[in-house]
Amino acid sequence: MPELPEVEHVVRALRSVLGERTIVASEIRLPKLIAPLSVSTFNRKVKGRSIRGISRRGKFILIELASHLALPHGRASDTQGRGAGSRKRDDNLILAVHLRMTGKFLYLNADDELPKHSHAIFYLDNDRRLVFRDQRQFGVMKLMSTSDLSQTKGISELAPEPFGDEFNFDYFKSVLKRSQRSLKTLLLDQTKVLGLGNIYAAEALFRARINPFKNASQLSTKRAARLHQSIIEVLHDAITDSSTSRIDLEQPDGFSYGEAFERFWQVYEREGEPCVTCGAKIRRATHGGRSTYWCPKCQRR
DNA sequence: ACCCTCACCTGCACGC
DNA sequence: TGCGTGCAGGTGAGGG
Repeated sequence: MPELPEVEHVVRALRSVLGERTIVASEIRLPKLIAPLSVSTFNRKVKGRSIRGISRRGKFILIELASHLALPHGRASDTQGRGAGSRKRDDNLILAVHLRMTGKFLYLNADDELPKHSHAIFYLDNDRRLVFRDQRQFGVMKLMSTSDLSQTKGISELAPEPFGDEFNFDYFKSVLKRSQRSLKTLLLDQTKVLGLGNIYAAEALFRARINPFKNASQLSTKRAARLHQSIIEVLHDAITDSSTSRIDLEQPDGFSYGEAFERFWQVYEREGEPCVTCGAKIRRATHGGRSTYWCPKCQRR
């Protein structure tokens, strides 16, 4: 489900409730979620750590967990006594979470019923629980020391953040020039362009009035500039759009995407509907195993 | 290095 | 009603 704008809002929602909380204990019901760590190792490493910060890299949610030694002295000395070898003294941990298609975080009271597909439960020091729920079980959690983040496979290869200076036109042009793939496929490659998924890739191409099937290396400079701008804008607008930000960690579904959210989409899931610009019927085709939508008139080849 | 296909899962909407 | 099929917003492994 989530692309960068939704992940950004999950991060903000988590930040608002997890501020200075401490994880008292955790429970993993789906071991592959945290592989290759074992459940017992994961639980042991996480236990007693306070949440120091929550951020985002691409579509990864990064939850920073403070070193045990930062805790009040009673527990700190306990850690030192046994764990000198098994735990790095000075390292904070990062819990990197990818929601993939259906991952969601819930913030529940102690007596709330756990919904189906609750795979990880973090018991907090305010008697509430942070629950990771994921119907399709594609989501992943990687626990690592902070210093390992930049070398972690799946994260180190990510393209620059779309709102940062590094994602400038020169970078984008060089990515286009080297690729023989279609633009639609290229825009979904997180190692080239970060943050788009199937929806916003289609929306960015529509805004730029460029055909999704066009070969990336053959895009004119003028069109490339339009596409570069559209990518940044569509992500920015989706974050700003009130409907995207309607993410409620207390709802069983975590997000309440309603009609308001879908109104943001101009081509996605609008096959047969009139283009908002020219009135032509929006088309859909399967491309690389995924649906893509475009206006045949505004986005000619 | 690049690019493609398939695999990972559950659930839902559809046609028969 | 049930059953089979295709589809779902993401990525990674493994092949060419």
